[in-house]
Amino acid sequence: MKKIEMPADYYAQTPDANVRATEAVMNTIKTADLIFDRIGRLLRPLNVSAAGGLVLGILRDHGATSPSELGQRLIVTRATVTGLIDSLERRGFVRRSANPDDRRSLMVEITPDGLVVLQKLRTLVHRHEQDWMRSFSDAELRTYIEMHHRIQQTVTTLTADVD
Amino acid sequence: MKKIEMPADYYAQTPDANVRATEAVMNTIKTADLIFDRIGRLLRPLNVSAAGGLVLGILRDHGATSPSELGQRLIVTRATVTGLIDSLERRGFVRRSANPDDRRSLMVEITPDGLVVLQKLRTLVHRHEQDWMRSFSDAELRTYIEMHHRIQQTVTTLTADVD
DNA sequence: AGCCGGTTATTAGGTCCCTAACTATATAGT
DNA sequence: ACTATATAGTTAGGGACCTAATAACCGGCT
Repeated sequence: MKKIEMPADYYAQTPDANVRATEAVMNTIKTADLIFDRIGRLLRPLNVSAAGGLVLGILRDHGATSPSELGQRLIVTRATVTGLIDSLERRGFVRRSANPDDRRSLMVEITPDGLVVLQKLRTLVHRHEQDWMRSFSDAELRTYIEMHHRIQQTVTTLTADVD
Repeated sequence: MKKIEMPADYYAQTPDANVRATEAVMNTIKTADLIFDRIGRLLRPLNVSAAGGLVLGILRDHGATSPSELGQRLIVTRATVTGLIDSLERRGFVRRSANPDDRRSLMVEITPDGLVVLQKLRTLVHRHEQDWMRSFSDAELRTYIEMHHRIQQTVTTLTADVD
């Protein structure tokens, strides 16, 4: 694995950079990329995308949900949710139905087929997650997770306006 | 980069999961996604995508580079690199030229216009990186970076076959 | 009752990324 | 030298994501 490194003259070009902050950010993105890629490969045989799997999980864990709420939970736009639901509905994993209380809105439900695929998907992914993190002690995992919470908190607080 | 969020009761029906490994993985992706989104917003006024900015950075720091090598550094396929280079070339930020040693291969170079935009881009992004990581001490940053190196190492070793 | 700002879902058009298949070139084995 | 295999880049087609615009609907205010 090629680690991300700063070139020797980095400071010359960007004297205001904090090299370690930059490396932290770059490595976060690189690690996430790597893992996301592996999850995608695991899920392809199940005929479901990573995003689709998350939708199924939300529907199973929280029951019928509107596209708007799905968007908020996934942190994607409603337009993206429309596409995801289209795709899952085509495969028969979810179902749209009207919301009698608000005619602008829909409710999306998971189907029996969706439940089957979700169960397979979670079993598969969880097994690999444990492998990927196996060099971490439980205490390190806790620290690592807490650090991410701290970054997420900082980033969202700093840019509360854009959300 | 896709958008992912961890539902609060994700494990309600998957008791076999190692909750902490799962949370570590999901939070890595969520943090990266959050940061990637913010970088994208910063860069839009400069008429460059986040991926395009990474390409420009590699070209400046390592000199002329083949599309294949760019793909390895960015962890994307050669086909994706073709599209990125097309897009950057249209804007005049990079240039393709032949490789005399291997006629299958190309070299991609950054142009003076590309250097200008890269300079602006890095100044902008580095300022924000420091803000995003400001709750971390220098020692914590070092730990955080080392942890990412360890995960990258584990994941690539476990799946050396797929690369 | 009627208007109007806010919300719901969708569509259109664009970017980034993927896989699979293709062409051209390089290299290794016989 | 010849053939088989591998590699470089591109193309074609598809998925997930975005923004902006649209149509339908909700609720509050006059």
